[in-house]
Amino acid sequence: MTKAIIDDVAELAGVSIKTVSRVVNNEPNVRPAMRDKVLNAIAQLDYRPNMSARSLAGNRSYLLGLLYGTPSAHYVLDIQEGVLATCRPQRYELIVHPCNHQDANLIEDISALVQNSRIDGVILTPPLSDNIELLHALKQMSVPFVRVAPTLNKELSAYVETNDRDASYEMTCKLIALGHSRIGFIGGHPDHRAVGLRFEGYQAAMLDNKIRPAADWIATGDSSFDSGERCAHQLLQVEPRPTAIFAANDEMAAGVILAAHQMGIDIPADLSIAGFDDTPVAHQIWPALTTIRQPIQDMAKNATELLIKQLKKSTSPLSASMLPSLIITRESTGRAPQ
Amino acid sequence: MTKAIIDDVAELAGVSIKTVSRVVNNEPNVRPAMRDKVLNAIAQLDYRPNMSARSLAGNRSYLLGLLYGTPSAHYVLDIQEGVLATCRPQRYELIVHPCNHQDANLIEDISALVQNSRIDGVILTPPLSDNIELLHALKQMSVPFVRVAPTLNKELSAYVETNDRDASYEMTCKLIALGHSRIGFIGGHPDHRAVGLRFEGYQAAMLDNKIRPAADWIATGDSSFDSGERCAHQLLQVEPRPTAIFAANDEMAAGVILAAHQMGIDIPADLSIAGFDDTPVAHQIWPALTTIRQPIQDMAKNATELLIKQLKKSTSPLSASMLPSLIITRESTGRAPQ
DNA sequence: CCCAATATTGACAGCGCTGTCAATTATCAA
DNA sequence: TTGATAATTGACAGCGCTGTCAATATTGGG
Repeated sequence: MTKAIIDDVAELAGVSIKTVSRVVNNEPNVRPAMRDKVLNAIAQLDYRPNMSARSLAGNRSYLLGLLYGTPSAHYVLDIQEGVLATCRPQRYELIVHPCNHQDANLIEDISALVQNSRIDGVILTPPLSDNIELLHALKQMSVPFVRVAPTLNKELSAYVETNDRDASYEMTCKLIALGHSRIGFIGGHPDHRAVGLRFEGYQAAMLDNKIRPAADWIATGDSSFDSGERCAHQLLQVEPRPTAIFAANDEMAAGVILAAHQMGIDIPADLSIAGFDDTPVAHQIWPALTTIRQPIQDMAKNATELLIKQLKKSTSPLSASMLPSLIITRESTGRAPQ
Repeated sequence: MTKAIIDDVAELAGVSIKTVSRVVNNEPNVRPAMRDKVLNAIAQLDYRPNMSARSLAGNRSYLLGLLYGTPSAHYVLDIQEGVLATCRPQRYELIVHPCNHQDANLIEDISALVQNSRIDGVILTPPLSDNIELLHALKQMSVPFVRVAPTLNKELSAYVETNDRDASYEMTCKLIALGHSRIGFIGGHPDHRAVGLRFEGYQAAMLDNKIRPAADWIATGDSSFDSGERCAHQLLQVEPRPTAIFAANDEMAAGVILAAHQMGIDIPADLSIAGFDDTPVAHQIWPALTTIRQPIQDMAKNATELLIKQLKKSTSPLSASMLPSLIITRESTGRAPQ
C-alpha cells in the first residue's frame, strides 16, 4: 500500500481535489456533509498532505526559523522549547540556525536560508535581535520576524520583552534593604545589550537610595564563569570590601562564589551574592544563588504566537508583549555584616 | 527585481534548464565551458534553487530531523551543534523535534513528521535510540536513520558510540588506585541505558580489584541534582562511611557535593567525588568535579556524516564508529583518608 | 413560485524543479 | 576518413498541491 495523495482522497470521498484541499486547510464554505465525507476518506487512507507540494503551490512552507547567536545552552534550549511549544499545535516545524554574531557573512548566510523560499518567518534572539543590519535585511527581503527581548529599534518588528532594568533595580533595592551599601556590580558581555539594562537598574537603585557607587565597585566581565571569578578577586580586594556583589548573570555569580570560597569569605555572613537568570547552576552550587528568573520559555511562546499571527494576516499591526521577571531568594544573600 | 528562477538562468546562459539543473546538482557530463556559462548566470542573477520545488520533483528535501527525548540541555545542545556542523557544509537544514519518550503517540507523532515526506533522514539520541518500536517503525517507513550512542540492537542502523563502560571502569580503578575501597555508586535514570553501562563498569572494576561492593554502597537516582543529593545523604550515613562516591552523571555528583557541604564533610580530604559527562557545572562548583568527558559533539558530527553518506548511496553497508571518552581530573578527588 | 444574491463546488493551470529518454555532438579505432 | 560508441544536451512530462475563476446549488425576499 503506497502513500495516499490528494487524488486518492478525492476519489474515495467522491469530491474534487479542491474540496479536499479546502477541508485540509480549514477553508470556509464547505458544507458539513462534504467535510465529513472528506474527513472520513482522509482517516481511512491515512492521508498526509505533502508539504513540499504545498509549499510550492501555496508559496509557504510551514517552516519557521530560529536564529540564535551563541548565548548559553540553557537559554537557547529554553527558547527552543518555548518556540516549539507554539509551533507544534499550529503544525509548523522549526529549523534551527545558530549564527556567529560577528561573522561577516551573517547576512548572506541568513538570506540564503530564507531565500531558498522555504521559511515563512524567523525568530530572533539576542544578540541577533539587536543587529540593525540584519533587521533591515530581513525587512528588505520581506521576511516576517519577531524578536525575543530586543533592546533597540522596537518599531521594526513584533517583539516580546521583559523588564531587565526593573528586576535589577528591585534586586539592588532588596540588597540595600538588607543593610548593604557597598554593593559591587559585575557587568556582562558588552554585545549583550540586556546586560546594559541590568547595570542601569543597579545604578538607578543605588542613586535613588542616595548611595553613590564607587568606580571600583564596578567590574566588567564577559558573562563567563571565569570572568566572574576574575572580577570577584578584583572587587574583593577593594578596601573597605563590598558586602554584596550583584553579577549580571548566574555564571559570573557562580564565579564570585568560587572566589569567595577560595578567599575564605563566608557566604552570606560576610558577603552576599546575587545573580541573574536562574539557570540550573544557581541551585546546584553551594550556597544556592539568589537570582532573577526570567520567563524565557513563555517569552519564546508568545513571540512565536505573534509571528504566526502575523503570517496569517499580514495586515495586522505589529504587537508586543511584556512578561515580568521574578526574584528568587536563596541562601547566597543575607543581612549585611555589622 | 524579482527572484530569479531556473528559466531565467537558462535563458541568460543560453542553455536548457536541464543543464542548469545539472550544474546546480553537480551532475557529471557537463562540459566545462557550459558549466562556466551557467555558473556565471547564476552568480549574475543571484539564483537560489527553490527547495520546495526541488523536494517535490526530486523526492528529497535536504532536511534532516533531530529527535531527542529530554536529557539535559547541554547534552541536547551539544548534539545539535555537532549535527549542524555537518549539515551546514552539505547544505542540509535541520528540523528539531523533541519527543516525549513515554508518550503513547510517540510513533504516530514521528511518523507524521516523516511521512509529510519532508525529511530525508533522522538522527536519534538516547533514550529514543533504544526504543525498539520506534526503530522498527522507522525501518518500516524506510526512513534512513542513525543513532548516537545506542546500546541495543546495533544491527538496526548505523551508529556512533562511546565506551561508557570502559570509562567508568577506568574511573573506578583510578579511585581504587588512590587508596579508596569503600566506593559508593549512584546510578541514574533507568530509562537511560548508557547509565546501566556505567554501573557495569564500576562493578567490574571493583570485582577485578577484589572489592565486593556492599549493597548499601549503591543507590539509584534519576539523573537529577536533587536525586544526587538525596542518594548522597543515604550513602553517607552508612557505617563505615564510603570514602568516595562515583555518580553516573555530573548533576547528581553536584548534588553529592552539596550534601557533603551540608554535612560538614571535607572534599576531597574525607570524601572523593567523581561525576560523568563534564557538563559546565562540573567546573562551576566548588571544588571542581573530577569527571569523564564524552565527545558528544564529535559523535553527533560523525553520526550525521554516516547518515548523509547513507542518503547519497543507499546501497552502502551500515557503518559504525566509536569515539573514546576522557577522564578529567579536578579537585573533587584525592587520596583516601587513612 | 420566481429571481437575484450568495454559498458551494469543481476544472484547470501552474508553482519550479528533476527524471526519463531521445537527439545531438564529440571521440576514437580501424 | 568513416562508423560505432560514448559523452553531452535538451524536450517534456510530471511531482502533489493551491489559486483563480467559472459553474452550479442554495437561500431568501417579494
